[in-house]
Amino acid sequence: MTEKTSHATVDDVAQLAGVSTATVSRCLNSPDRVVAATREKVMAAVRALNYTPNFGARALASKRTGIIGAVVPTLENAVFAHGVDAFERSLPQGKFSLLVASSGYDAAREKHQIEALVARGADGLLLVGFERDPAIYDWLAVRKVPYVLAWSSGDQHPFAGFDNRAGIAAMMRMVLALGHRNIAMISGMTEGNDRARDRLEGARAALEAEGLAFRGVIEVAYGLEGGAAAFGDLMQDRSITAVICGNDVLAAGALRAARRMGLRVPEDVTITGFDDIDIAEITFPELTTVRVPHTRMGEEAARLLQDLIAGKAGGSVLLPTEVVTRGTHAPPVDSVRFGRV
Amino acid sequence: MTEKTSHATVDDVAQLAGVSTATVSRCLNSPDRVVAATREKVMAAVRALNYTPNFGARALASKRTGIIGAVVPTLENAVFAHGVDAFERSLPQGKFSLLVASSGYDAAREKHQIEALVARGADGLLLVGFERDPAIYDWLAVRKVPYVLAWSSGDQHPFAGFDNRAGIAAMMRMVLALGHRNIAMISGMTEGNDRARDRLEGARAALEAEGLAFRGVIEVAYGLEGGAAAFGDLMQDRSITAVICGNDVLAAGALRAARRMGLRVPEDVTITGFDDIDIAEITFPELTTVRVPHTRMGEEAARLLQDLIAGKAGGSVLLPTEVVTRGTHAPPVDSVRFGRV
DNA sequence: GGTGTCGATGTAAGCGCTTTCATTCGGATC
DNA sequence: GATCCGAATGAAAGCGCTTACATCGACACC
Repeated sequence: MTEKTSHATVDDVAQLAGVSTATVSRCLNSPDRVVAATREKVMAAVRALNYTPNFGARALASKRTGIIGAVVPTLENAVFAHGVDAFERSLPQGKFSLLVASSGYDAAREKHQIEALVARGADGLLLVGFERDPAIYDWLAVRKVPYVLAWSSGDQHPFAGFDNRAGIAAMMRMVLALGHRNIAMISGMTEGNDRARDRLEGARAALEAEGLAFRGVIEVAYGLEGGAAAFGDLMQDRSITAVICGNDVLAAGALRAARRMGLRVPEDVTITGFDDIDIAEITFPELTTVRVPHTRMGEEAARLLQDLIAGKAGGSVLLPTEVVTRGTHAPPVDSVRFGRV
Repeated sequence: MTEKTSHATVDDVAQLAGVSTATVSRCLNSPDRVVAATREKVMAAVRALNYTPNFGARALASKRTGIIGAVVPTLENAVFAHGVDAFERSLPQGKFSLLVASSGYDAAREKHQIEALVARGADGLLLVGFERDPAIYDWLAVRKVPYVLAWSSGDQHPFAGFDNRAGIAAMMRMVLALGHRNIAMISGMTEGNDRARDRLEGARAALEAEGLAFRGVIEVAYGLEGGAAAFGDLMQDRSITAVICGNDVLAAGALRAARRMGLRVPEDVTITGFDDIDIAEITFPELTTVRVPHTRMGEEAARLLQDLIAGKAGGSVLLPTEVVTRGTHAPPVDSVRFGRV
């Protein structure tokens, strides 16, 4: 109901400054098209009246809102919190604002939110990953709403992301090089989640390239508890010497479970993560993981999306990932015992 | 520039349905004021034309946007990420969307962002803490923009928060009860941050109630590195047996520093946190900290703000905090050695 | 001095929706 | 059967801004 008290309008400003509303509008939107003397008169009037343009009117007349929407699965994962934060910080102050929605990894909810953001006048969208109902892409195309996908890479759509398959494959090769042969994976839920699927498949491909297969794969919802529970299940099979995790949170959960089970890491079992978020340096031992430039990605996504909104044909950005070796990996016990390294 | 292709408008829908634009508008906004038969005709037309109301026009005509703004210091701290996430999830789908900005703990930046959000038509605001330029509060009052403050408590403004002083005082008393007498604190920067200041002062008050004083207080920017560096400095004074940290991230940093310095926790030194975010269970040993119901706070803030926007006089919500004892506290070595407990 | 040009500013027509007020119409009441 | 009432709907007036187009001068050029 919020009925505002009668605010100053362009007309008030125009009158006080002794110019037309058009000039006031120009002062605010393209100051260089107005002569300095006039501009100052107008700005003085703006200040005197404490004038702020009415958002709705501006949006209606200009067909632009300066609002950019982002839909992420959750802000609870530092990966998205940091990425969104960097994205937001990269948006020019005052020119754009960020409308954020979190979908909870629910495709239907994500669709609603995309529609809601566009309905709220979003000039552009930041989305996570490629996989979603094609109808959404069609709809965005019809509505001519530009978008950038992040945290993945592909060739169908503009993106600022990285190669999940390659990233985890590098990690798998490192683990294989240590001598591990009995390897399992704790993956995020792959349904509707191309990041999780790419990581699982990337790891599997690297494994099969050596003629090996997983000794176990468990899909769980991302989270400390999920990682811990899955690790417990996997460790039923005591021949497993390495557990590749789909992200750092799962790995941290696995690590906690290992500690509580009395397993030593990395002596008894190697555990690896993915993302390299803060917690990777907090665990004990510190986590061996795959570094993803989340902050840089947020920045690049912001730049790309602004280009698209401005009508420029921006190119997608593929960022590099890197294996970060800390303290949770070691040769398998068997290798040590039998001198197989 | 995003020039949309000519979309269907109310007029198109009205014409197709054979009713007036007023009726179409009513169908969409207060369906019960329209007879069922008419409503269905209209809805059919809406679907047939794939109609979506124009956001700007709606905002202009109704003086409401359905946008709620939130300004937090950073999303990089899980505390805010979780709170905002919960807040967003508690907003009725489709009725409100959340516009997020992060200020980086910078007061001037926060002011800009508040203005930007209001300029973008925010119907209400979620802000962190009480301390800010009074002019901002005046301005919000003039603009009649309702707001809710979180992560703090007070009596000047509507809030959904908790008592930082009481929370940390409880922790301090627990540490004192263990026998510690040489206590130091790693605090966040207190300038312009009432949460940090309340925690520092709450801890100090509890300490002085026992006739004691801090053996050291260091203010650092929140962050793992800050906590680690401050801990190193503090440990120059080897008589210190307990370090109270202003939040979990600082505590995790301190813990990491302790480990790298070869100090055992909690045998050699007690370290406590504040917030009880995920990382508190990931550190080794797991962190003794003060639990704050961040998720619940986000929910309550959403409820309260909606009441205020609806013109109802919502009451502030003070949530309880609780000391969570895990593995980073123990009696001081001296006490053990000299049997002083 | 007349003409053309160009930059600065003014005029006024919407943008698409909500909402007030008026109108209509089908009963209920006496 | 006349009167009144209320619910459902329509007509039309804005909401406050942007922008295409018109206008106005000043100045350069011939």
